[in-house]
Parts: sequence; structure tokens; C-alpha cells
Amino acid sequence: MDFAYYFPIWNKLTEEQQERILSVSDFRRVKNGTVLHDGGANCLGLLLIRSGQLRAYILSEEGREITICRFFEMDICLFSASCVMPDMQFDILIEAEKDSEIWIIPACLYQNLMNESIAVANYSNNLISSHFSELIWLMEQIMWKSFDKRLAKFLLEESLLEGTNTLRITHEKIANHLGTAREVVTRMLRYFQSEGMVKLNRGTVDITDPKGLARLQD
Amino acid sequence: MDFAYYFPIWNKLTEEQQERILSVSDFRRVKNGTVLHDGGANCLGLLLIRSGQLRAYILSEEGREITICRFFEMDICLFSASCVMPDMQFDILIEAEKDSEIWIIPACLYQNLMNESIAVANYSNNLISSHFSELIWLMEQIMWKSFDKRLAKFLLEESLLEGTNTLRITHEKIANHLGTAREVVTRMLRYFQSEGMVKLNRGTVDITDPKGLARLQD
DNA sequence: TCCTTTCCGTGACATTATCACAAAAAGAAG
DNA sequence: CTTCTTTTTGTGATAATGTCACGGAAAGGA
Repeated sequence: MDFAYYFPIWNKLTEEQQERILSVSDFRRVKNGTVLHDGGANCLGLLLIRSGQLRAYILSEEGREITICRFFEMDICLFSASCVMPDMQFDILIEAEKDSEIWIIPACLYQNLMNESIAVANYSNNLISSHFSELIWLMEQIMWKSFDKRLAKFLLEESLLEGTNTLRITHEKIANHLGTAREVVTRMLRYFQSEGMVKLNRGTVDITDPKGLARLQD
Repeated sequence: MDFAYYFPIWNKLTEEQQERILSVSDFRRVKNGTVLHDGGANCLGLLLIRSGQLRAYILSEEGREITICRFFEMDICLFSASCVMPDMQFDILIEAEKDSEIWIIPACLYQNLMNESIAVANYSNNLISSHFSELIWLMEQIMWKSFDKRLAKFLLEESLLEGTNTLRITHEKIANHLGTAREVVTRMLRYFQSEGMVKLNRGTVDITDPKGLARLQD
């Protein structure tokens, strides 16, 4: 069990606390596309990612989406344990963006830890603070950056993440990440293509001029 | 000194901690419009509001604003103490929306308290969580509500806050709250007026049909 | 009364969102 | 291989909102 290696503040816990976590945490493999949490009442627990990738997003009544935050290896997601934070009342969804391996730490256990351990309480604090920061940053992007910049930035980030210039992603997925309509993405991508910055094919976006996109992005 | 009455978890602190807070906290009166915190490095401390009203907002490079959150009597604002939360790196501004009386609790003191007291740590947790929630809510409004609804909701909230249907506020202020341009507010208000829902005068918006606005707002 | 500042009104135009529809590509079924 | 279905993309028309430029009205100060 390499749980201890992945859990961030493992060595700040007492042995008894470590035991408790190990004994009740659940390991699980989920497929790309699995929805792990769909807002509101249900309170799965904290998610500790061993491998793969998750995304948290919000959903409008009309079915539009926007990605709030992404989680990677060794990250902890506590949006799926909103019951731990009683003042956290919102409907956020979490889905696997890749096949993933995760541990699920029951919310009630974590709740207890937060009440026992200052280290845990302060660690949670830092987690939420950094999510708050990211959200402010996202807000600034949405409010004050034109869509061409946001799209360019997204493509570059995605390319960095995947380690390739040939992104296997549909216009619709991109739209769902950025919180806009598919047509808007299509049109902007076509413009990028006309400028020689990308090459489009069904299901893929090929970045042919990363520097061009980079110049655009801010 | 009625500090103890206003400070939220006063009775969960030790006497020694209470002493320490009292001895270093600073009381201050600020005028409407005073900017208490302007982002980034400076780290004034926590603000505990005894009377008045503050708002936290972000600012674009072009000078556009949007209100992130407001603080009233007995609220605590910790955005002005972002150094306490090392992962909170963003430029947020805080200004008095009314003449206000506040206590300033030095950041380093609070920092220490968080490391000593689980109550303080968890209280901070709840604060940040609830701000995170509010921010998600704001994001949903911005992304998925049309401007007429947002403006109607703002006018009604403002009227409730002020306890009057005659709001003394300029179109520009409204625009700064809602993160849009003054012209957009002007045009929408004129539309509201043409529908008989408000009556406009220089510097005031008079709500003549609250129910009409309420029907609009969602 | 004159001058300055603040606030508001409005046309023209740009950007982004919405709606409606269709074509092209891929996949499934026979 | 053909036919059917689903997914993905393309695009025009129109609506909503943002941007720019300007001017005028009201308030306040000298």
C-alpha cells in the first residue's frame, strides 16, 4: 500500500490516525467519463488521486458546463465531501477525464480528523484557499479576456498536459471546459486555422504554430 | 470594549489568547470610499466590522470592476490578510461602501492562533468555504443569467439592504458591482423605466414595481 | 454667472451567444 | 459493401452584450 506516499500530510498524523485512515479508505478504479459526484446532498468523501485525471465543473439548467478545476496525480479533491464543510453549499460535479485510480476517504472520518488535528485543519485551509485563488483567476479570465485569448491558452495548456501538439478533443469538449457554445469554438478554431496556427480534423486539433498561439494568449 | 461581543468564536479562545487579541488589535473609523486593501503584497490583517459596510472586488487592467463579496456588521474579512493563507495569491481590493468602524487584527497574530487553536483553524475553514460557495454562485450568475435578471436582482437586494425603494446610486456604481459597462446599465434601466418598473433621476433609481422586478429576476 | 465635474443618453459597431439546419465523417448492423 | 445511425463539424441569421465616441444635462464651486 503506497497510500502513505500519496497522502500529503501523512507524517503529521499520529499512528492511530494513520491506521484509521488506512482501515476505512477505499481504493477504486474508474473509467474515463465516470461521474464521481453530482452535486448537492451526496457526500462520497475526499478523493485522493493515485493516477489519472479528474475535473470539477458546474452545470447550468440548460446543460451548459464550465470547468472549475482539475485534479491530477497526488491531488486531493474535497468538493466531493462538501458535507465536511457545512458552509459549502453548491452543486459541483466531478468526473474522470481519464481512466483513474483513486482512494476515497470517507467524509465523516476526515471530519473527525479536522477536529483532532491542527495539521489537518490547516492543510484543508490551504487547499480551499488555493481553490479560491484559482476561482478568482478563472473569474478574471472570463470577465476580462476575449475568447480568442482564452481558447489559445486552453489549447496550449492542454498540449502541455498531454505532451503532444495533436490534441484528441472535440469542439464540444472544449466548449464545455470554457463555458461557451460549441459553435463559438468551431468558429474561432477555423479562424486559428486560417491564420495557420492549428490544423483541424474530426476529433483532433493539431497545433502547428504554438508560438503564434502563445503571442495571442495574453 | 465590546470587541468580545463582535468577535465570532471569542468564547472558544483561552483567556491568554483573548488578552493577546485585545492588546494588539486596532480600532479604526474609515470614511465611505476608503480603500483598505489594494491587493498583492500588503497584509493589513483581518477586519472585524463593528458597523458600516465593506465590499471586496477585483479590478481589470482597464479599470473595470466586479464585486466579489460584501461585509456587514459582525462579519470578518480575511482577504486583507492573504499572507495568512499562503496559497491565496490574488489581487483583491477592499473598500468601505459606507462610513465604517472596524477592528484590525494583525495577520501574524491570527496566523499564530490558527496554529494553536483548532477552533480558530476550523472557523477560518468555514469562512473560506462559504466565500468559495458564494463565488461559485456568482460565477453561475455571470455565466448563465441574462443581464436583465442580474440587474433586477441587484436592485432588489440593494433596496432590501438600504430599507428603501429609492436607491441613491449611480449607473456607474451599479456597473462596477455587476462587472459590466455603464452604458449597459443605463440602457437596461431605461428599459425597466419604459416598463414602469423603476423611475430614474440623476443619482437615484426609484423602484416603483418591486414585484415586476422580482418576476424578472429568475 | 461662469466653469468644471459628474452623470447620463445614444448611435455605430464589434464580439459573443443562440437558434436552426445541414453536411461530412465515423461507427454499427446487416 | 451497403445502409442506417450517431457524432462531429460548418454556417447563416438574429439577439444580447460590450466597446467606442461623443454630447448634453445637472450639480456644485468659485
